[in-house]
Amino acid sequence: MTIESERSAAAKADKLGKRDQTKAQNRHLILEAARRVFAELGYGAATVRDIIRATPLASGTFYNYFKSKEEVFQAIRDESALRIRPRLRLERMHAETVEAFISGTYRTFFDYTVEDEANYTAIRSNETLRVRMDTPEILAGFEELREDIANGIARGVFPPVDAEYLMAAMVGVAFEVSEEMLKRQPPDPEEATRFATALFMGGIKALPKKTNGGGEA
Amino acid sequence: MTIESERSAAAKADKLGKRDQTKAQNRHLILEAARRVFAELGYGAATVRDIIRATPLASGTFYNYFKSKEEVFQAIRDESALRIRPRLRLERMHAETVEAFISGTYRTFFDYTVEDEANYTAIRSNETLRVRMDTPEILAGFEELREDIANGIARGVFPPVDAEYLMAAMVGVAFEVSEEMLKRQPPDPEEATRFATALFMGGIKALPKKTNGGGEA
Amino acid sequence: MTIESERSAAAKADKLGKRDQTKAQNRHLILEAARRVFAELGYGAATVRDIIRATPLASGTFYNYFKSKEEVFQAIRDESALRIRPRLRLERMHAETVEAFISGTYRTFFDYTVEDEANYTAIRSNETLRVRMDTPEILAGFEELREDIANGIARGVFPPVDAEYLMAAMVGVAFEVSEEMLKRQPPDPEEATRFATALFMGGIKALPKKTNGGGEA
Amino acid sequence: MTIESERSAAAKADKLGKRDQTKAQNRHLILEAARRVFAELGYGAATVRDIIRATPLASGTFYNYFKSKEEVFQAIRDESALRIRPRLRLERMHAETVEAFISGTYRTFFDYTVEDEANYTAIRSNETLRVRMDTPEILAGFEELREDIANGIARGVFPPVDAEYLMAAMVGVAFEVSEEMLKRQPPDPEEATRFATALFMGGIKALPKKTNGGGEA
DNA sequence: GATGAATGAGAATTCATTCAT
DNA sequence: TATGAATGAATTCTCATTCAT
Repeated sequence: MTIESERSAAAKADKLGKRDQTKAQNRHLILEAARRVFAELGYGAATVRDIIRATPLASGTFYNYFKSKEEVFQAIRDESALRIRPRLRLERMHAETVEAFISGTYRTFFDYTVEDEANYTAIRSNETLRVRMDTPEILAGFEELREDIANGIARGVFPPVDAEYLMAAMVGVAFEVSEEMLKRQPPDPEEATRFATALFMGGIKALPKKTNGGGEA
Repeated sequence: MTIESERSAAAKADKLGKRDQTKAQNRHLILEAARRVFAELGYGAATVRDIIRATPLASGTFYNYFKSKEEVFQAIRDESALRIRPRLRLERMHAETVEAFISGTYRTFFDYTVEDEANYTAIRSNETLRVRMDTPEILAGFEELREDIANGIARGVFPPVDAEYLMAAMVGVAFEVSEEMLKRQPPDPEEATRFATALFMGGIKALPKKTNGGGEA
Repeated sequence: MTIESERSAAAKADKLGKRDQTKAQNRHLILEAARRVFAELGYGAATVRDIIRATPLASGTFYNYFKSKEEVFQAIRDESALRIRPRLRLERMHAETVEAFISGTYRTFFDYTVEDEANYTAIRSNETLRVRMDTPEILAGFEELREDIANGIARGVFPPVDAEYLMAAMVGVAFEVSEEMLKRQPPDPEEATRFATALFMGGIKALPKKTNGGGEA
Repeated sequence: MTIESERSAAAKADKLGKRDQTKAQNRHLILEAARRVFAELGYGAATVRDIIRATPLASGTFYNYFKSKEEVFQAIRDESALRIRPRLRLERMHAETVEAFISGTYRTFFDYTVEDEANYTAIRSNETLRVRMDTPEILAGFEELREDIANGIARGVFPPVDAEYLMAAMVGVAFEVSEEMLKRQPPDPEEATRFATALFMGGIKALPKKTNGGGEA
């Protein structure tokens, strides 16, 4: 038995061989760094170098884990199913009423932005330019919100409104109101939720109905 | 009078000499190219080189007009904001009812984004990541909306709601719904206006009231 | 008679036609700017652009007067025969004794550096790097000093020492002592002159003599 | 022991692994190239590109070693100053007489500049303009000379002259005479030393004396 | 696998110079 | 003759990626 195969055997003997442990850890390091970098610079402007620099690892190591910036981005997107989005989804899946659906969504979102203020306020006031960048997680979250609304309509919880427009409206309100909320000290997610929920609860009733084929009721 | 002096006289008579004409044209060329490039690659990924390449001009010429990518971007946004802000204000100034205020605002905005689609698509980059950047001009537009709402409240046209949050909500809905609208072919600003107006008309009634000191009525 | 020739005639009629006056003035503007720029950045690092920028003139105008940076440099060199150097030369030409020669040279030089401190202390402490650059005038001045020393030796005012080395030594002392002098507040050119003169008066006597053919006495 | 582990062991045993060797070599290549380029074009006119081109390396490699032209320059000068300063100090420490102090200093300096001609010619650029730049290392060398002179005065070896001015004068003579010396083929450091020593030996005697409070004796 | 130096393509910016006005 | 915008070559520097160790 060669040293090489001995080592392998030893590795396999461990619950999680030291090698695999390091591997998992390095992968994690890179993903975390990428998240920070994307949030700060935006996906387009971020470079692999930036990600590596935000890591204790050497440049070559990056390529043992990912082929490119694009690939890390995908990985974040995939992994992010484990972060804020499930909270939101869970909330909505259990919602029996429209109000629960909406207030649950907003409460979770506003709480999240308060917790995560530093990261979320990805509004780098580059002197005069206010910049907002949507991170991979958030983009994925939008799509899920649309699906959930469509689903709610199908389940009869929601009236048959224009799901895309409603999603867009909810997203827009989420972003802008959360930013406004963060300007108030201390930020009050409950108040913001009350506002957004009331707006939509009142609004949805008034919204033009959409029968499946398209005409309005 | 010699030919020489005739020419000089003629030149002075023109609103714009040939030189100024070329200047204006080149500036325009660059702005147009930048719009296209930002739309295609997204702001972050776009490079000054990309913009120049989308132009018949030489590389150095870019720098006779703008100092950086950021500066072109601001110029694009400001140009756009400068065109729409007066229209929006006018519309709102003449609004006698909440409904006129809201539907006027949205109709004007959605019509404008259809007209000016290139600009509003530019904000949304490649599929992977959305970026929105607000220049001082755009922020000023937000502020105007807030003022107009506050004014409406003072005049008793609007119920006494949270003007900042309402402004934020209207802005968020405007941006997000207009983007959704532009995805539909052909874009239908009337439909979008109906949607947004109904949402707010219904919503505002349900909004928590704000008496001056703060408690809700 | 065309307008063109009329104009020429008019120009000639003036003592110094307006045209020529402007020409002379512009030339002067450029030369002055170049002097400042060379002193600040050094000849090598200076660019034509830098010179133009230090001028109220347009870039194209530069080329009506000079073909290149090199040509301005030559012009400065030529013109600079009119500045500090003649003072030094005059001083030395009239020197009847070695002492008069030396103290006159130093006094004039130290006075000049005090007067012209801002410009002369072309020691831009770029953070850590002390930089000294010799302007065209100064380089020309060195050569004249060497000539004057050689001349003094020929006239028997100076003992037959190594003129190149003596020139070098005088130049080195001039630069370094003047810099030291400027560090003292207030700078005392008289004290510095006393020091340098004493050093050379004592030193020259002790210097190895050089007979014409080369051997030492 | 496998081949792999043998190699590792061997690598660690070496003073310098192959990598460090290449690194040292590349650094050297760049420094040498820079010396040549500065000598040919002068510091101001030289570009980083010029330095890279004078090297077999790729452009990016330069920046692995130095941040800028200035940094290479400092490295060159510091390297040089670092080598000569201890020699000069040693020489002066052992000097029992003024003459030994002065001639030792100059002999050491002139010998060194002949050895290290490349460096000392590098300071003097193209025919048109001279530049001298003193790095902190070089300035430290000046300061050491000042200290040694002050010390000599305290020990009574030197008469009580103005130590700063004397230091400045010695430095100026060293640089200028050494340059003159290098122009002569072959350079004769002995002759240059004889000249400089005689100058100062004669000169110091004649120098104004400085009693502690300031008046001359 | 991890490392980090080398590579050269490419980005941002400046330059000297020309030339229409 | 003065002007100043246009030009594209040249410069500085960064980047993604490779590969010997």
